[in-house]
Amino acid sequence: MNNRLNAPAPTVALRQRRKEIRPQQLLDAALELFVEKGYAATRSEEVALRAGVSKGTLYLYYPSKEELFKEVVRQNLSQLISAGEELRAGFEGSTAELLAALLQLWWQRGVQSLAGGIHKVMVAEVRNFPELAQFYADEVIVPATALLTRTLQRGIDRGEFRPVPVQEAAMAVMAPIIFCLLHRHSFGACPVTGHTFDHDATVATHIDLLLRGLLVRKLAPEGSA
Amino acid sequence: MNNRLNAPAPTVALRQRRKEIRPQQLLDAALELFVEKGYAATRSEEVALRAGVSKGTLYLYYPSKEELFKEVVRQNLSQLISAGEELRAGFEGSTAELLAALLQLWWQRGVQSLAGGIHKVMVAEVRNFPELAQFYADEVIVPATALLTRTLQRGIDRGEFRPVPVQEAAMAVMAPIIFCLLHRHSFGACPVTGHTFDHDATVATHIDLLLRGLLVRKLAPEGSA
Amino acid sequence: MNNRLNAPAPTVALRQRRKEIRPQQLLDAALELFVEKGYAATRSEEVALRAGVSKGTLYLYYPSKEELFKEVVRQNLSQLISAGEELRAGFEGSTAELLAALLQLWWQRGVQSLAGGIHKVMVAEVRNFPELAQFYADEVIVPATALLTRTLQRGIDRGEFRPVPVQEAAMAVMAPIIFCLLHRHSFGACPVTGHTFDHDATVATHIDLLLRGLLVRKLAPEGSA
Amino acid sequence: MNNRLNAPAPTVALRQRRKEIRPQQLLDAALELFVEKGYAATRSEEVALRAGVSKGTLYLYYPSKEELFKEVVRQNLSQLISAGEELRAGFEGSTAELLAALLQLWWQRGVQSLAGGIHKVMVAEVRNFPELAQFYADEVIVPATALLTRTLQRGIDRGEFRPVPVQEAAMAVMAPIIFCLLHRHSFGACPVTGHTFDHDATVATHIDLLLRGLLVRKLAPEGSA
DNA sequence: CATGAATGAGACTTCATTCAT
DNA sequence: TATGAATGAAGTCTCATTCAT
Repeated sequence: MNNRLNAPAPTVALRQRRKEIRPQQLLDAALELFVEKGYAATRSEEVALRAGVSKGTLYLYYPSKEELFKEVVRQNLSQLISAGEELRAGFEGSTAELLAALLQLWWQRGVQSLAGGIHKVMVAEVRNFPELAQFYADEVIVPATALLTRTLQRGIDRGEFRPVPVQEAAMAVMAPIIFCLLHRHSFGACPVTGHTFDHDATVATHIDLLLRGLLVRKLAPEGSA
Repeated sequence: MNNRLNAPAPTVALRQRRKEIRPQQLLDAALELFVEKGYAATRSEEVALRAGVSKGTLYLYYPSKEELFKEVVRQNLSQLISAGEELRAGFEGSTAELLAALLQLWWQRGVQSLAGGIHKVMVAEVRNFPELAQFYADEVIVPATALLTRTLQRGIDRGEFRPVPVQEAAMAVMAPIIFCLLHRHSFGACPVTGHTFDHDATVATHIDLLLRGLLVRKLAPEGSA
Repeated sequence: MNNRLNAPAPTVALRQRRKEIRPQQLLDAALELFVEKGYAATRSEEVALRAGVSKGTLYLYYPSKEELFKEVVRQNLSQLISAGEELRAGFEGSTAELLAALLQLWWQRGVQSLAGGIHKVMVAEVRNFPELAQFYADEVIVPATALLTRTLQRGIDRGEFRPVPVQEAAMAVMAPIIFCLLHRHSFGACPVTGHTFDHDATVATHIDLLLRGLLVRKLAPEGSA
Repeated sequence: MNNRLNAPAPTVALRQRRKEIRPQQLLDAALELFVEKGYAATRSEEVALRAGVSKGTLYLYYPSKEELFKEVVRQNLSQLISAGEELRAGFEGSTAELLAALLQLWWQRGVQSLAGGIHKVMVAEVRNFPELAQFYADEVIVPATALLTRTLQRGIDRGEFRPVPVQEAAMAVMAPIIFCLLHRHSFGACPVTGHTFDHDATVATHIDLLLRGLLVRKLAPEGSA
């Protein structure tokens, strides 16, 4: 904050810089630990320690474990939903392409990063924390479902998709992604022999099967491309 | 709770009967609570109370919470896998029918009962309890996966199914069931507005879509039956 | 702790007896510590330890520090108020005698025991614990004030007392008792040189002075008795 | 909060002025908060905030919470005692008038301001802070008691007062004031229904009753003036 | 067999104080 | 001077497990 002495070099903002990056450090640590251990089993102090600060410092930035968790959700999932919505809003190609783009987005930024792991946590503990349940429903589930539903409806309206029930088909489309995501952050993360599978191949297979069932015209037979 | 007053005679028989039914009462209570609250969040005392016995009695039958949980898994899931395996071993119809029978079995006894809820618990907490992880892999995941894989391979071998990668397709086939099961025991059990969907319809839609993509010959168009 | 071996004698109710006296042991310890240190500064664990049990045991009997405190109030002060009210209801002598009996009761059972120390605690912390404030007002202050007010009114109605304002005179009558009580449990309990005074003499003096001012006829001059 | 931009000149004077008024701002804030919440429950940071400075600044002026408290006592109570002592030393009227003047002084500057609230704090927490106890005894209690005792003795020596025990009578004279003061800063400050009383009327009544009992000659009957 | 009182490690959160800027 | 980020001891309450009865 001052540069007396003979140090014109910028020690200037050491504290300042630290203060600015703290929240992100804490959120990163929290994301890791929540995904690894779940909400209840993650100790505040461990989050702090992994972020390189002490217990008390965590509470300087987030007033409670619950608020910390909510912020993790906002930063990781809410943004992902928004990105999907923007994609949809401005999309001009075929609906199959739009659907593929959405799934691609969520696959890469949701499943391949840690973000999706939050969903595992909610699945696990939603019944024990009603307030978090409501928060998550409002912030994530409702918008995501709406986005997918609207996309499928677009495909049907444009004659691209068979007139399937959109609500249920939306779930069917999400299912493989969420299934992989849950696996990746549960059994997939355990050193348990005998149950690993190729997530990419699984989702690819799954989506292929689904699109074959969804499209009005058959997909080109394999190998014909 | 007891009627020891002037009836010393039936005591022996009573005790015997009690001794035999106690474990089942405890397992039932444990299943309910584990599914409702998860493993760590379930209190031993509450299990005992719900079974109508005292805390100490629980420990007379099961030496720890972990062993109690394992027994719940054995009784509910291991048996379900065995039943599926027996079905497959003696099945003589088409593979699509076999697959449908298996999914039907798991749907009814796994998803519509509480048994499947155990899987939610494992997904949630497997990383915190490595010993349970190994146990569950050996007892449930490996056998179930093997069963499905063998079934799909049968379909391919007999020329009924397209030659899809069986490992991944097995996952795709499980996915909708597990997806519904996880939902039913998490968000589906919460009074959270805005996210309910028809599980039966979803799975039906999903399976229909998958089979359309899986079978060599197209399914009959809807309404033609 | 047990006398198995050759002791057919009634070990019968060792646990039972302990269970029955625990609440009183805990309340006694709590009263001591609350009076000594105040509400906020008293640690739950210390209460337990002073009662000869562990931290957890306290919570077996009282669900929170607040409920423990309330129970201490009920047992020590509410009962004291009731006793006063019963005294008044059935009293047949002069009002000066009734007043003296009431003050005597509260002096002995309130100030000379630890019970009155609770009032010090409330004076100190009432503003920090609004819920306790309301509880204490309902349970102690309102009934005690009502009792004194009714007593003074009786004296006035019967022509024994000058027609002073009863509300304020009630306070004046309480004042010396509460004053002593507060002193006894604050400075009086400190090894601070230079500020001790004879509580009995002070209250006697005070009451004498007040009665001289209150009665229609003068008290007999000192020494004339 | 500062206006350092292009006004370097007044900085020196400004700082000087700030430096001089800071302690008073801090003491004022501290008095308010100590009286409101008590010693232990008052957070250093809140004192600083209410004074409009940062936590660190508080520690620039007072090395600890304890020293801050002591300074509050000195500034508010020690001065009040001194004022009373000066009054007594130079007083020439009747002792009843002197006593009335002293009580008036303490009533106005002790009870009607926040200063007296400090006494509530001491009553509450003296046993937890032995060092503060000694400090307060030396600084406040001993001098105040001495002042009153000497005043009463003066009345007796001059034949104005009956020969009551001065030590105890001094307490009796203080009691109503302290009683009101404690009430004002405890229950009186709570939004608790059912226990409010007119402090001025109470003290007036009380003093009147006491003087009737104290004086050699009877006071004129009410209404005779 | 059955009970349930007792234990004590461990979790979240607060706050006086320090010190780099 | 002034700041406020950081610390860590301490306090309330929970719960798996034990063991005397």
